[in-house]
Amino acid sequence: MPATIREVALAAGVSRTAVSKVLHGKGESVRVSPAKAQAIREVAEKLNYKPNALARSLLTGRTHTVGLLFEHLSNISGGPLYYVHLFDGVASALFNNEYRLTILPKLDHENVLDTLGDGQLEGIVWCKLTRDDDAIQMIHDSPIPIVAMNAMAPEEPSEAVFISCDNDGGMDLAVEHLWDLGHRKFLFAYEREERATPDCMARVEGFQKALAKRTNSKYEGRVVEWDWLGTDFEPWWNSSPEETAIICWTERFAGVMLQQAKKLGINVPEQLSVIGFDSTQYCETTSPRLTAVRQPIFDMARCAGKTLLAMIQGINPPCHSLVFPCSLDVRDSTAKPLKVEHLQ
Amino acid sequence: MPATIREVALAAGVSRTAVSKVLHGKGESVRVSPAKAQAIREVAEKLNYKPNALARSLLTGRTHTVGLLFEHLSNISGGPLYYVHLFDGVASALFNNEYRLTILPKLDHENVLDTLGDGQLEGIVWCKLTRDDDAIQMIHDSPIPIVAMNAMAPEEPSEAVFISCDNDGGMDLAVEHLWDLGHRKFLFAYEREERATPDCMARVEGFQKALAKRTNSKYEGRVVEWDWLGTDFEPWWNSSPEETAIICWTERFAGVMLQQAKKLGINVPEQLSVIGFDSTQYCETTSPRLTAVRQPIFDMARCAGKTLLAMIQGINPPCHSLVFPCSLDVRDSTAKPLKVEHLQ
DNA sequence: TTGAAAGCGCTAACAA
DNA sequence: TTGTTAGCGCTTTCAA
Repeated sequence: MPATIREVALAAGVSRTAVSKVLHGKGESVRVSPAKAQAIREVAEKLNYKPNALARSLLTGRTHTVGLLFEHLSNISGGPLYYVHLFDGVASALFNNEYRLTILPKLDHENVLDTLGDGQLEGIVWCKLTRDDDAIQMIHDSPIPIVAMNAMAPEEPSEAVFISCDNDGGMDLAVEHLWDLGHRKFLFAYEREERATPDCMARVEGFQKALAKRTNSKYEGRVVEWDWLGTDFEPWWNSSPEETAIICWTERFAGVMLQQAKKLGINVPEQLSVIGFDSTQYCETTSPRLTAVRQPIFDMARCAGKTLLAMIQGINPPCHSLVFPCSLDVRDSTAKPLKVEHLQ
Repeated sequence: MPATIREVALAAGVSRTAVSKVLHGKGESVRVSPAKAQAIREVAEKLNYKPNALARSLLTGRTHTVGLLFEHLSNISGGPLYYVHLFDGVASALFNNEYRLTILPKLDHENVLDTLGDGQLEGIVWCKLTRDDDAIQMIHDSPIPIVAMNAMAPEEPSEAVFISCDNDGGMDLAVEHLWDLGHRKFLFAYEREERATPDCMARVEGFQKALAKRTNSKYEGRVVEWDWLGTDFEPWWNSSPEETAIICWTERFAGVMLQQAKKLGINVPEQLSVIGFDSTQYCETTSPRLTAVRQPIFDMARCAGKTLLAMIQGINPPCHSLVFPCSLDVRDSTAKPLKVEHLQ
């Protein structure tokens, strides 16, 4: 175990104060003679002195550590690459500033406030924060600044900063693309388990708005809540649906649909167009390659990190809700529908 | 800011000891009456008391936090998926045990020991630790247990546990595959910047051994050190080399070679076979899909996490060097060579 | 120029 | 059954 400051002081025949001053340059009111300073440095080296960060933090109240919290984090590499880019962006903002990043284990809603208040973290990036009263209360009670990623800002102004992508705009791009190809009947599918996810809700809304806009509110598409294995796909297809295109709430879920289609011998995109949300490398690996909406996750995450750092320094963020625009990556899973109808 | 234990004690009219006992169940010698216990709990709730983890850690010497250190960590999502699987594996071992994972910023060799000794980390997973005397010394001096990932164990027994994949075996699989296809002349390429990486050195050796074994040491292949952009590829190809296959030290570097080949109008695999190391989803995205050696990164990392946890609990690891076997994923970047020679 | 003393918030002997 | 006391290792005011 490394030596303590007391041991160094003892061995060098000086006070702990002097050691602290010489080794860490703190304590402005303390002046130490060059000879003593030199002696202190030598003893510290010989005794293998390492300042204890815990003790220092306890005193100063600063830990140079920021937390990263996921609403669900099971298995990053198996999930959408979303997580990877997210992590990367946050890290890039922090590491340049000598901050550490701590990934927090399971999120027990009971205990979050305990964690936020335990003195270890100076701030937190909270991903996929749900928009319930619970969460709002928690933000209000948090003793440290919070940046929420992929979460909708609440109606009332809140202390936290909310960063998300423009789900409405993204959905509009997806619908526009399909519309231009000639599609008129659309299905939006999401996973039952993800119903309460802010992004999921926002995308459902965006989907409906995008259609309402084009049909004078006459048609808002069909929204379904399927299980994540996609077992609901087959009965839907067998019911001879009028829909000619599916928009899925994530890349990964779209991938499941493509597999279902393949299993049933359905040709994508000839017989059915499929679009996902989150355009990442994964979309290149599906067969056919997946057309998808791209959100700038890395930039969003980097911004989250920088904003949090600023808040920690006591700088008031200029704005409490940041929305990043989306774009569309057209690949091979979308095409003209077989039967082209016209609604109007 | 949350209230302190002293404030709670004061408000409840009891000692701090009693509060600690009731709220955290510590201090066996202390017995508290139900009435007082109830009162303490109420006051704590009302005052919004949160135990300060820093103070507790300072006293107990435990932080429930483990560090993750990368020799080079620039940009995870841009790099090989290696990092993702690694992170995932370590996290899966820790989170089940209520441990936190802290990603450390830049690795300044000067300061590593300071970080290891500052009391914040109970142990560390160190990736791609190089095998120089510096590192060995550092391991020896470390006040906390270390598990080194993708690093070769030093000759002399060391306190740390070393976990790596069987690079020799992996290289042998790659060479065997090409050999069986009829290839007899091979190039092994790695990035200049990665020369000192343990895995890189091990793969070079493995490559040479695999060939020596098949040619009675008459031929050990050609090893080249190219820049990471692959600009050395063109001059090599223009020199009409005898080699008919390239083995690259990573998937990503193999991807660069595929792009170079495409640029020059070379048909892979007809005119040239290419193999990478690390078979991940990335290999599905290249054109053609990349044949690659697979190392079980997730399992290795999970094992690293579990081993570290055991060491922290004072359990002596049964073994100080663990080597995981590799396998080969044959995809579309390898085929019979145009000209089939026979050496023997 | 120097160091004593107080205290960050907590736990655990030890007395009472 | 209770509370007092003595620290964990560090920084910083304040007095000498």
